[in-house]
Amino acid sequence: MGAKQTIKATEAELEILNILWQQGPATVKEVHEKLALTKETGYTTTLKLLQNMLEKELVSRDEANKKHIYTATVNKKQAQGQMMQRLIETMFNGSAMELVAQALGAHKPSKAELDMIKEYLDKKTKK
Amino acid sequence: MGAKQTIKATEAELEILNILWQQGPATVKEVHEKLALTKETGYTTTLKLLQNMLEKELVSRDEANKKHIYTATVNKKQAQGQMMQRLIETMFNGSAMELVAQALGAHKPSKAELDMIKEYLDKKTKK
DNA sequence: TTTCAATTACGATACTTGTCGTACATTTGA
DNA sequence: TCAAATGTACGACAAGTATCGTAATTGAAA
Repeated sequence: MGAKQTIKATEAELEILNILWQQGPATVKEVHEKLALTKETGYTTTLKLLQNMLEKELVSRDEANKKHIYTATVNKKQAQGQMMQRLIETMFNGSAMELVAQALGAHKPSKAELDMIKEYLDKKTKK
Repeated sequence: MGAKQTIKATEAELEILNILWQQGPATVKEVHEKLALTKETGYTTTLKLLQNMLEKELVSRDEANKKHIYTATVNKKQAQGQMMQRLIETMFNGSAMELVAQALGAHKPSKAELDMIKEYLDKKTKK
């Protein structure tokens, strides 16, 4: 799988990818309806966006039927990883530590959440 | 101070902000030189970028002298916080935990780094 | 088969970004 | 004083994005 390419999606495209990641393969109509829940946008706009994304190979589509079915070609984990990496590099001097501190500060995590993170780290460091 | 606005900087603008955050107030020339270390770009491009950023109020400038001096108006911590928040919301289902896990996974932090994080969390949870 | 509703295709437009070339202004040192 | 040198201002342009109107297509109902 040609998974090595750099994922570069715009904000709008990311919204669509999230929908596809969540729902799995979907028609334009389905994507549009989901999108319309949080955003005012026209049907053809969504369609065009999807077509653009096809062009960029962010999605693939099955044209067997009249209703084309779109599928995300990029993997969510992979996309998350790249966004993290980019963010760490450009905003946190390349230090995951700085990012984590900021993440916790910005997000005001619950004690439970903090404990989970600690536990996670324990496992990680012991190994 | 009108710090409540949403910071929305492009990639190139972020690079410049980082320079200003690091160096403090600087002239176009200074910014450009720093920028040129990692990126091939013309002087007027940097100038224009800075002017655009002034327009958007991402920076302010002191025009007292011939060499204008630009200063970041947005705070680094605040910008980091917003980017984190946005990322957590759009890509990590609103969970800081998920992001942290991903960050560490993507970044392959050193043991030292992990220890620092743990120490940080210890302090945080005890308080 | 004809018609209609649902879909996709396509083109136009308005914005934003990043890039520069070139003009204009100001300082300065010969 | 006046020509370089050093800056800033400004307009133009190409690329990419988001948006939408309208045309073309097609499957299915009547």
